Amino acid sequence: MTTDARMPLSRERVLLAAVELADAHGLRALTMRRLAEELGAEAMSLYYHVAKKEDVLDGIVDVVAGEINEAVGRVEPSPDWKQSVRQRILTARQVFLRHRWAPELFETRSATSTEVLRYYDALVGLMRAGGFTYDLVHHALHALGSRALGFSQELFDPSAGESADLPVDVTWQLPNLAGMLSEIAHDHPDSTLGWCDDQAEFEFGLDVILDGLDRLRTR
Amino acid sequence: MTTDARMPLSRERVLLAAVELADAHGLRALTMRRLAEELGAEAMSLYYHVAKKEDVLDGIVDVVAGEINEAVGRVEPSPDWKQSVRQRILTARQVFLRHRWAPELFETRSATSTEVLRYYDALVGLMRAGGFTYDLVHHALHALGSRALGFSQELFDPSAGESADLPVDVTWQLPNLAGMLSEIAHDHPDSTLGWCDDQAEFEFGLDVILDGLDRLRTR
DNA sequence: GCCGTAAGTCGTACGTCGTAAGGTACGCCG
DNA sequence: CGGCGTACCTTACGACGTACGACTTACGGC
Repeated sequence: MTTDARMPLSRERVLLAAVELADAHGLRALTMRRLAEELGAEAMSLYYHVAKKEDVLDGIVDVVAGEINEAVGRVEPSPDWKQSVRQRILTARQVFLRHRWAPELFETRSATSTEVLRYYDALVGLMRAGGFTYDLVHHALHALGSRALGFSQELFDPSAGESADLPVDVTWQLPNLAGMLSEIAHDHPDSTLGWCDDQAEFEFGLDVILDGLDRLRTR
Repeated sequence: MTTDARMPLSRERVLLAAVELADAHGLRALTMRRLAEELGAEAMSLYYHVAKKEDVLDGIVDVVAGEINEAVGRVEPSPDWKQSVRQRILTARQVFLRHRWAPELFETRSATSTEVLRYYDALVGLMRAGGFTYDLVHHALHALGSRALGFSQELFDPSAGESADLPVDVTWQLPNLAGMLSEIAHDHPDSTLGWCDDQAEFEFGLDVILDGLDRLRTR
């Protein structure tokens, strides 16, 4: 069904089908049997092209990172390091919006991907050209964390804590959250990403960090 | 073995044993059968006290969040909001250092925990008292992300990219990373957290954000 | 003393998962 | 023609989460 079936398997075809499957039905649905089915093959046939399931997961991280590199390769550079880095990160973010399952995987498996390293290498280059020392670049990457790649895992989701969901007694014991929520409620009716990873919030946090780094750079 | 065996089960005992098991052998080892074994019971007995495995996972998030609240409850407040928040977050971080498996869980299940909400509520209160508008507090929580709770998922792990691991050709194509690594190598021989979540790096990123927020507050 | 009811625990079984082991079909080179 | 590597499949195993029903114990009412 994925691609008309009677084409020979290959590592690449397996990985692309895995990405499609995850896109369509989530990471939980990405099962060796289901993946094989999607390719018109049997589960064990995949193991000729792929070592184990972990290899598939590492592989699709690389595929997504490849998409990212392709996308950021098309952004035109700016003389201002901050503009360059910012634009690059926001472009990378677009790719994650197409693959909502990817953040979860990147959090544990991004170090093994050479595509990810390539992405970081370019980012380091941009910051160096902007006047950063290697040491500050290093700190900067840690400070950015997953934001350097274009996503942030939002632990705090106020929209999940609507007054209706929680027992009222609990809300009563959370006066500050309750106050904040009531004030925000009519400002933010919805968000671009389901789980409260609003584009505006992402850019806000990103800019706080980039501005802070810029100050450290020129100090 | 966990606690002398012949005590009756209870939701609390199950959850505490689950935390111990995860501490000792990781989240992967946290299996209903294994957990029951640790409690001297059979797997199905747990289901009287717990709805399903997801309930166990939600439960241990709450347990850890409870530990955090207990720990931060003992920090003495400061008139300076930044000091208060900073100290609170670093105290919370100590708990995560005892439960290395916890960040992974918090990233997907923290919104359901009332203990987590209690933690956020206090944090919001501190910032309000420090002169933040609710709106800026909201932005701030998003900007901090998981850092508000005391951890950061480090996607970028330079120590994993030692020259030995990668094929030399690849390193050759990553001149900026290679340069940065060689300069950092002799500065940072090791880190406090295994996966490159160095305490110093955490504090660096935290301070960049807190300083940035402080500037927005007074603007 | 008996029984009904509830709480707590356990045994068995089903379906799904990743994957080890070994088999089959086919093309290529001798 | 015979052997051999490549690509795929069949079968099977152990581990997982958990539905279902049976068992044990405690206890209050008659």
